[in-house]
Order: sequence, then C-alpha cells, then structure tokens
Amino acid sequence: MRPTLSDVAKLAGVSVATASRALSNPDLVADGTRRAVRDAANSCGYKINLVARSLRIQRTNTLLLLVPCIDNPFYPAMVRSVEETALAAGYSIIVGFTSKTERGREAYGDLITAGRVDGLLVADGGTGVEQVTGGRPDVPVVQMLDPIYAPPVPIVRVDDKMIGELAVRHLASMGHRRIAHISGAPNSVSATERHAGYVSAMGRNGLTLDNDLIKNGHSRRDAAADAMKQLLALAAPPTAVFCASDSMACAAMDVCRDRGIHVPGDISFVGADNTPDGQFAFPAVSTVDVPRADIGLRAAEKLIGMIRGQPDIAQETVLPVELRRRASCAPARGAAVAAA
Amino acid sequence: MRPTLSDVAKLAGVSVATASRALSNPDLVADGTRRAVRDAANSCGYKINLVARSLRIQRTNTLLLLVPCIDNPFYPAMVRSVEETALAAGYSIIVGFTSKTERGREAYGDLITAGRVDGLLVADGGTGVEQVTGGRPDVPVVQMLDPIYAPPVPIVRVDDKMIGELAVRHLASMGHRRIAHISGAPNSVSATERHAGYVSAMGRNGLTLDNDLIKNGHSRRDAAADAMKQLLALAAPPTAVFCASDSMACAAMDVCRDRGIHVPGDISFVGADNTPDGQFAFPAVSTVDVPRADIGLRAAEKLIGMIRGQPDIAQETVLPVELRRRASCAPARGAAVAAA
DNA sequence: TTGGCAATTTAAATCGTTTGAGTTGTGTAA
DNA sequence: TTACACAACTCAAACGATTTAAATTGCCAA
Repeated sequence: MRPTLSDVAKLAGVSVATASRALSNPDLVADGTRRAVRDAANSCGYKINLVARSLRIQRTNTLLLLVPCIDNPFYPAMVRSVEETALAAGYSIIVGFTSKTERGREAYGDLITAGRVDGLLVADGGTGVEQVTGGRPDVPVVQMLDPIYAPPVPIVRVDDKMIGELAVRHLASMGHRRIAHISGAPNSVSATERHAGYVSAMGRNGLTLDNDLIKNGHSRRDAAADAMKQLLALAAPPTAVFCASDSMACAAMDVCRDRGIHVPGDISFVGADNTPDGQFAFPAVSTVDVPRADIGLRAAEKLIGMIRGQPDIAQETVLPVELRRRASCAPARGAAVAAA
Repeated sequence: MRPTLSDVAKLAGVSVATASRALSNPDLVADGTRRAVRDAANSCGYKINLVARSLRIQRTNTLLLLVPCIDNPFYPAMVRSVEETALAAGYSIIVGFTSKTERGREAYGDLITAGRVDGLLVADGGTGVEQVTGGRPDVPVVQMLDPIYAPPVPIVRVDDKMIGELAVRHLASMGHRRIAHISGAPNSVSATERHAGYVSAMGRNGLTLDNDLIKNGHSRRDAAADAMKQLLALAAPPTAVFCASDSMACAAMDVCRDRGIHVPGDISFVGADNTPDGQFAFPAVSTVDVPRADIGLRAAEKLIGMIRGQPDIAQETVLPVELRRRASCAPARGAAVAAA
C-alpha cells in the first residue's frame, strides 16, 4: 500500500492539514514541523496523489493538444514546442490526432467536458469549436494557425497572405513572369490566404494573372504531382512555381526530375512552411518559413495564461514569416534580374 | 456551476448511488429508473467528472508515452499508432519527449509516482527503468525497440540483427563484394545489433570483413555524411553501403550526388527503418522496413493488457522485418548477378 | 396476516488531498 | 489580572464519484 498524507502525518506526529501545508505551502508551518514532515515523507517514500489533489483544487495541470496528424512533417516541431513549454510550466499534455481517426475531434470531447484537462490547444483549423468543447464555453481554448470562426477564440497564427506575397515577390525579382501556383486544401483558411497573397503580389508586380497557371494541389503530394503535370502540359508552361507547401513543392520537383526538366535551371520553385522534407530535398527548396516552434510556444503560453486568469491575453498573435533562399530558384532565362 | 451526480439524482428523484449505477452499470437498475436518470442527466447537461472517478476507482485510463523526440522521422508513425490503439481502448496518451529537454525522463517521473498514469510506454531505449518509475516497481511498463536492462521489462521489438543480414544479403545477391557499413549511435542496442547482423552476413556470404569499410554515423545526418566522405576517400571505395538508418542513407547519398557519383549506377545503398525521408529521396532508398505502426499497436495492447491484469502477457514480442527494394540499388559493375 | 425471497434502492464509507474556521498556547499591552 | 494579538496547529468539511452492506419494496405462498 502506497503511503498517503495521513501516514506521513502520523509518522511526523502532526495532523494531515499540517502535513499538507508543510509540503505544499511551507511558509505556513514552523521550521521544526516542516523538517519533521519532510523527513517523515522521505522515510516512507511518500508521493503525492495528483488525482486527489486535482479533485480538490479543481485543476489537472493537463492540456489537450489536438493536431490533425503527426505524420505530416509540419506538425512535429509544433507539438514538441508545445510539450516543452507546457512541461516547463508544470503542465502535461495529452495529444489527440483528429484527421485519421474515425471519430475525429468528438473522440476527445469527453476529456474536456469531463474535467480531465484544464484547456485546449487546437491545431486543426476550420469549423467550430463547440464540437470539441461539448458546449462548455468556459473551457479555455487557443487556436493555432487556421481560425475557428464560431465562436472566435484566441489564436496564434502567421500572416498567410504574406507568404504568397513573399514567394511571388522573390520569383518576380529574379525575372520570372509566368509564375504558377499550386494551392493547398481548398477548405483551409491558410491555403486560401496564401492563394490570395499570390494573386495580390502578381498584380503588385505587374504580372498578368493566368488561371491556367493556378492548380489545386490539395496539400497532398499526389495531387500536387498531378497539378505539376498539368502545368507542364500547357502550351506556355510556367518558368516558376509557388507551391503552398514544401511537401507539394517536393512532389512537383520530382515530376520535373522524372521528365528531365532541370530545377532551378529550367524552372524555379518556392515552397512554404519550411518543413524538413523541403530542406533535405534536392535541390533544397526555397521556402517561406512558418515559425512552428514559436507558434507552439506562444500558443501554450497564451493558454496557460488564460487558465491562470491573466488579464491581458491578446486575442490574436500574428508571427512573422520569412523567405529562406535555397537552391530551387534561379533567375529566369534571359531576364534582367533586379537586385535579389 | 456544472451539475454533479447528486444534482442528477435529485432531479430524477433517486439516490446518488442509483444514479451512478444507472449511468455506468445499467443492468443493476430497473428500466424506468434508468430512463428517469438518463433523462435527468441529459436535461441538465450532466457530464461525469473523470477526476473524481479516477480517485475512487484508482485508475486514470491514461498512459505515459516517452519518446526521445518527435522531430526524428522514425517516431511519428509509432506515436500515432500508440495513440490510436489507446484511444480505441479508452485510454488517453500523455507524451513526453526525453532527448531534447534538459531534464530527460526525470521530468516525467512525477506523473507515474503520483498516480496520474496507469502505465508507461518507453521508446527511448537504453539504461534502467527505475529512473522513470521512481522506484515504484508496481507500475506496468512496456518497452519498445531497445531493451531496458535493469530490471528487464516486457518489450516489443524487431530483430535488428536480421536487418543487417537482410541488407547485406540483398547487396551481395547483386554481386557487391565491397560492402561498407555506416552504423548508428554506438550506445544503442539496436544499432549494435544491426552492426552484428552486417558482420555475420558478410561472413555468411563469403565476403571479407574490412574494418576500413565500417564507419560510425552516430545516427546523425552530419556524421553519416562525414563517414561517407571517408569511405569515398579510400583507395578502394565500396561499391555498396548499408546504412543503419534511412536518414543516414539519405545524407550519404547526398554526398555522392555532390561529387557526381551516381546512385545506384556507381554505388548502391540500403538503409533501414523505412522512414518517409528515404521514401521520398532520389533515388528512393531501398530499405529494411521496421513496422513502427505495428510496434506501437502491439506495445499499447500489451501495456493495456498488463494494466487489466490479463494473465498471458508475453515478455517479448519480436516483429518481422522486411526488405523493401527501391531505386537505390543496382547490380555491381560487371558482376554475375544471382537471382535477386 | 405473515414470512420469505428476490429485485431494487439507499445510506454511508471511501478514494487522498486542500482549506476555512476554530483551537491552543504564548507574549505583550492595558 | 484581563484582554488581545498572533503564530502554529487541528478539525472537519469539502471535491464528485463508486461500492459495500443494509434497508426497503413488491410479490407470492403458506
């Protein structure tokens, strides 16, 4: 039988109340008593029962992190960062993967409604939050990346439109004029924002928008490969492609390699996200970095702040994105290139 | 105030005991009573408090999963599979990453000793388990992959020695005689087993073992690249390389590409693990598959079985490994090739 | 009417903490 | 001496469920 606080108290010759305070609120007891209790606890190998504690104080020091899936190279860095931040603040995280499992988010609703977690971190964007909080509006929630619309919740995200703009600007600055776009999952807000950024930057750089140059890659490798094949089949193929993710850029580049089209000699690519697959591809994919570790950190901090009742929680945190030049881009053939 | 069981009981006009049974042990109450309690629960939006329940029944239905890090492409599939299996059995997973965080496993010891989790799944092999159970030997633990030595715990693993043997046999069957090995982290049991498999298969295939052909890649890309450079600098470089992981194979292949050495025309590679980075590399890396999803599944099942007191828990489960031929291998130049 | 029996239901203890209110004892001021 | 403040500690009531043992009910046969 594992020792309880009352065993410790008995051993130290004090009441359980005093034992409790000696261990978790040391200032409230006299020096000698504190020492006696601590010695007693050590000598019998006492460990606190966190479940009992949670029941009493009505907090679990546990967060639920919902991520579509961990196989996607986008998420590991974010998950790790959330976990680290939470750990440092004394919180554990329960992970849930919502895309591959049959039941999706609903499978985890219980944990929230049943009071097993203090708060919720959602990385799978889109629809509503009530399906996950089970209609308990008092559970703190922080969203990462794609906004939840109804009701709105605090969010940590990046400027996705800027991603499209930076990518296009970079390619345009190298003299490319026929710049294609392979877009992400159409139901994702970030994908449509990246698309919007592409559109606006094309205009701003005086390039004509050609709908034939815009293909849907659905954020999947296979769909991106198909899209690339369609682009290459055009009468006037693009000289550069902005892909809404590095993974799609890798897939598109593979298509080019299979056909003997040289990257970046014949065609340039810019991806997005800065995931490891793009980093280790050949050639390494130029990309617009999405600071996933930082997103995780900020989101975890924000959520913990909310749980602890801090007053000045920003409703929205937007982190900067940044172009990373790598080997997949080269000046357009015969173009006069502006200063990169 | 969220409703408790006693609210429900009051609403239904029964005692809490009956309410409890009506909801969680329906056979023990009369039909009408059961209906009345359920209606009452629904009408006031009652949700069980799992913390209270856990305290009473002395189980949390939560497992702790310790993984070195999630950034490594080896682990996501395993984590996902563990999570899925656990979810299906009604368990939640708390994840802990032990390699990058300062405190390592100790940081999570509390969760176990404090009774917040029912069992422990360890994927970071090596030393002892007591540092993680905090000397509570009664906590169920299952190890994945690398064995824990003191004290031994139930394990789900693969035949790592066979990995080395399959890789070498494959290369030998294609006529390669100078087969190099880039090995994994020297303190890892699986790495030394793969090495041992390489050694034994070299002998079995009548190939001479040349220590110059064995380099330590430390399971890191940079070290593997260094190792590859050393191999290429040899007076008689290898015609094939067995790398203890696909990641290292990718890094080694990158070195070859940088030097204009063609894979597989000039040199063949076999990796191990079957991680996505090898799958998407160019050329795709031939590998020996480690069924990570299956490992996660079996380990989770085993742990849950132990928790539930099933009698016939196997101390050791060894899952089969399998060669996956892809594009990184070709017959040795001018060799008479046996049937592959 | 009564006793016996099975089917339900209930009261109360329990899980192991935390914490507000009350008690004790000591020293100081009136 | 009385009164009061104060520190240190104890008592006992939570927290919200489960479960054992006991009590109630309904029903039927004697």
